[in-house]
Amino acid sequence: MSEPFYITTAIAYPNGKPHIGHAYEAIATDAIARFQRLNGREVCFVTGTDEHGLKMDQTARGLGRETRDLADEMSSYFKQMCATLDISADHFCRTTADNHHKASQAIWKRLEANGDLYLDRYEGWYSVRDEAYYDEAELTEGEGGQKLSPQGTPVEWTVEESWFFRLSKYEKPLLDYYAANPEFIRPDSRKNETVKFVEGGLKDLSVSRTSFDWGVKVPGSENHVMYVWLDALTTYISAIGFPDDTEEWRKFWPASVHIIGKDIVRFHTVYWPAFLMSAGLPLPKMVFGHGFLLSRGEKMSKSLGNVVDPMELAELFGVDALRYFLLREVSFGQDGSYSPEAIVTRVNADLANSFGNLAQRTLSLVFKNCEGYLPAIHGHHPDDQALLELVGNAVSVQIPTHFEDLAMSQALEAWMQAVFACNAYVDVQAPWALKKTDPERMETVLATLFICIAQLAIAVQPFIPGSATKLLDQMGVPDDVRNYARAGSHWYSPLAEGGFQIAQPVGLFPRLELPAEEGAAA
RNA sequence: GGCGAAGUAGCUCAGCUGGUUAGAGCGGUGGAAUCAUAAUCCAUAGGUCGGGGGUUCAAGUCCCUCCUUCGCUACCA
Repeated sequence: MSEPFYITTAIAYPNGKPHIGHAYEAIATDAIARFQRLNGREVCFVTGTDEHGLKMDQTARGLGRETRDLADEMSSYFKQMCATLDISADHFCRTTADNHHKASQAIWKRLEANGDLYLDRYEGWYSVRDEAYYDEAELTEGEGGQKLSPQGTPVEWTVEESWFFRLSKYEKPLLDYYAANPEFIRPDSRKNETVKFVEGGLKDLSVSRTSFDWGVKVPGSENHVMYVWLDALTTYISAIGFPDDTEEWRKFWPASVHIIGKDIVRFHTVYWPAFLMSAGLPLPKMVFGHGFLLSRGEKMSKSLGNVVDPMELAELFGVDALRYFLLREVSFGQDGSYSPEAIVTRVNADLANSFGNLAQRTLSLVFKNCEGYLPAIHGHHPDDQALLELVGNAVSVQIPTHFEDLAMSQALEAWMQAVFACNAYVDVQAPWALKKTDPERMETVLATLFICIAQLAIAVQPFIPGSATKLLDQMGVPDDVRNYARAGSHWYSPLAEGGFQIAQPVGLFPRLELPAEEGAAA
């Protein structure tokens, strides 16, 4: 029996609508989850929203709304995004849910029972206007020696009662864990940062707040709410049942991998494992920090006006086109650049021209020259064998290997190489010419192509599930062979002999056009 | 300042533990073909692998230094 696979996205903070970064993370995580399912693993895929904390409260107040009400609305946008983008999450979790509060308090009690929590005072330079503490080093001096925050607001020395977590105690255990588990933090650059950070010494962490109440109440200290990260990270275990000893919990914890953005690596590779160690729970096997998407090489920000709405892109170019572009063009773990031109170019070249056209030209020949019946195979030619071998290797060796390494763009590169080989084969064999000279040979060629295209469609399912399924449906490929283990099995002849007939093929990957310019950039 | 990452063909990037003529896609150029979504296939385009120095029989691939860009340097998420 294969090992269960538990994967999560970060739990998004919904103080705004989802942006392209959220979509990217969800899509990448979804592709991995889908791959593992097709790879025969039992998968649990969790995503959701982290709705507590000061910012949500502030945002709501700024809008004159109930915080809970705003959270409901914002969270719904994230859920909607998942539906639109074909994200196959098993659970969409909200930190405001009752079971999550219960889980957060349970883990709190474990930390407390382990002697890692103590009540003290948090002191620092506090800006009332920003509602945030700042480090001495961040401050600037204004007129008359007034200390100012980086935002230019006045700060004053403030003392607040707070619970502290003995993070310092875990410095050594964490470093030992990193050393013993080299795959725990990926990519390596993130691991280096984390190790250096921890080696630099860990201070105890303030894990409760009294300045607002939008959060999980601290057990026994009702005027405190838990530090949002402690609460948010707990989602990864509350999602599958913790603190109850459920079947899902037993099966899926520890997580196989948390997929997160590079900006929150520390929370996942220092705080989270420390909390878990303290709670006596196993640690996730891997934390992967992906890169950011840049708009034409520049950071996206509201002030630059280059923030991209993923829903708009999906609508404009199609869900699968967007998914394909992001997974193909961006090397997972590194920053990537986005632009409408790049999407159009990439998707047209790979999906429309190469793969889509390959399927279309082949299926059209079968439809016209064989009346839609799947042609028989009349003996093996070395060229056929070579192509089948090449495609088979890409589908059952290269793509899975790259996926296991979370190298999705490389998996797609291998996939494209196989697509190129098929198009080259079509041109060399020229089945349209064989129709008159050697009809049997034509049938063998078309059958070979049919098999290859089906395998390629099976392999690409994690990336473009909607289109791949449509194509496989058109081709009559049985459900039980639509996975990596059985893609290369003997299904073609039974399907052909069963009298399956394809309909007039319908193109699945229309060529995209660049949308007309809408207003000049400022 | 400290630590780290990166700088490879016009563009976007591959190049693992050093080893035959430095690779791919897109774009460009020249052919072929016409089944197909004017899609495809073949050939090709002569990049001092950021600058300099060093180690080695041999370096894009290791070491030093300089330049440029970027990330991290804790309690806003």
